[in-house]
Amino acid sequence: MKVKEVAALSGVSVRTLHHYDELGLLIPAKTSEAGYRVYSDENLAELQQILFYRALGFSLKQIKEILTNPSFNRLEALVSQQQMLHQKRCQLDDMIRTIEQTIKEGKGEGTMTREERFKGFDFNLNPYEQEARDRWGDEVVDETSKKLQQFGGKQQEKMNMIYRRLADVRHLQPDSEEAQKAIGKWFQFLNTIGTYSLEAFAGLGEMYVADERFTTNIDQFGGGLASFMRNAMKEFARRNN
Amino acid sequence: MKVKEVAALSGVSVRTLHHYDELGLLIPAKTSEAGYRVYSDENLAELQQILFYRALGFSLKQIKEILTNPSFNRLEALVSQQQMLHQKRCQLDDMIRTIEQTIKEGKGEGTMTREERFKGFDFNLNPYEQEARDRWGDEVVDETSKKLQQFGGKQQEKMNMIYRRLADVRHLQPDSEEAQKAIGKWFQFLNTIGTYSLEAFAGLGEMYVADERFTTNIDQFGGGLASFMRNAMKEFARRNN
DNA sequence: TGTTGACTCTTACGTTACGTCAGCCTTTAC
DNA sequence: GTAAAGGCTGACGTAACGTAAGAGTCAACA
Repeated sequence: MKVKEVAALSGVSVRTLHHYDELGLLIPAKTSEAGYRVYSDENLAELQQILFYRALGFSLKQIKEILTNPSFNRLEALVSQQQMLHQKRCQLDDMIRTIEQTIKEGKGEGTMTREERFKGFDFNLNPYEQEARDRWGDEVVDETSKKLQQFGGKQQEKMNMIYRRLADVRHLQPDSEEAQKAIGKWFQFLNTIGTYSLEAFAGLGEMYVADERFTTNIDQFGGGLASFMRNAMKEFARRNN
Repeated sequence: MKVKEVAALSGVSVRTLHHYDELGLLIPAKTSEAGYRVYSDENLAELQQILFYRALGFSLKQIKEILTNPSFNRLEALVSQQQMLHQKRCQLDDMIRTIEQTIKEGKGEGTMTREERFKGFDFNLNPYEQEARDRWGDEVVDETSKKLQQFGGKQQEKMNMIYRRLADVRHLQPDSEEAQKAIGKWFQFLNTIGTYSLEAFAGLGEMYVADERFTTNIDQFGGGLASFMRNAMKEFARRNN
């Protein structure tokens, strides 16, 4: 199969296939005398995988790592892929609902308050209300939201400061004194706006790397921060238990 | 307020504020003697708006039009954006089913055909789809709603039975005999309450995923059913044409 | 009053995932 | 044999910023 055929079958452009070849992400099984790319059936399966992860928002670089990793288990991957798809779907549903709300309110021209407008979208104020709700119950989250709203900008600034400090030390070992001190501030901060057990704290850390939204949001302060925080939070929970 | 402060408050980076200034998307109310950007409270409100639309997936160019052009129809933009999101969700549903199928078939990777592999991954909008939506959308919806309201409990029950049967087979390929037989019943049923051309039938299928009222209603019988029906109806129309 | 450190500015190149020509070579069909 | 269709390699364009570099500004502290 040559480029055009693969393109038509998979729905991607010929340019995209060229691109993936350049990146070494999908190298055609053969090359004809004239230099034409010739794809095999196995290539097609690879492409399918690539498109899976692409649709989930992974970068091509990440996809390459995932797929070339020898410990990559296909069946296992499929199951986790499905979970991720469901998450994505929930996100989309949120967005759709918010637009619907906006359209409804839009007839009344700006009757939405600032908080309402950002419900489900402000990843900084209380980014993951829904997840938190699932994990720790409505009471805790409501408390948290309330308190965050009460203090507003000041809390936000404080939060950002802590993030920045963490970003500064993110290249140290997560169990170093420096790192543990910084992550301790985070624990303290969270407990000023709600009550977090060490267990919940560690669980939250897991989410920082499990949920793409957490990761990207946190990593804004520095690449790899989310992952670092997860490790540091786990260690913090272990130590202080 | 200067850049840093606004950045901390809103959660965006300083560079982003610079960028928005360059684009003319968010121009600070004042500029100090030294050339510092000074943002007003109103600027903050604007920024909120910008971030809101950004979170909905609009491009900065679109956002600028929406916010600066008073004659621009926001409602229209929101609706079309919502349709886009619905389509995305529909694709996700397809992918979820494809994965389910793949997992079920276990190691039997070879049992999937080439076309099956890529079901749900077609990111190219079929121009015919849009045409169908435009041509049949409103008309079909209005007609259907009217007639659905007219008939009573017995037909309602019959309808539900068909839905349940469809839900049972929704994990099969939409072009399988089983699925086509079930969707055929649906076509028959619809024609007991009105006259539907194959074209209108396919158009109605599009509405199942484009209009959330349809989607949520149908999906009550099983997640992803609306999306499945859309595909099956499309295939049915193709076959019997 | 000088100096330091935190902030700010502009300029400009880097990044991601391709789109879109341009110029030229192969293959296929009539 | 010739033209259409398809393929190849550059190479520049794009969106939405990230990331320095080099330099000016502001507030506070000595």
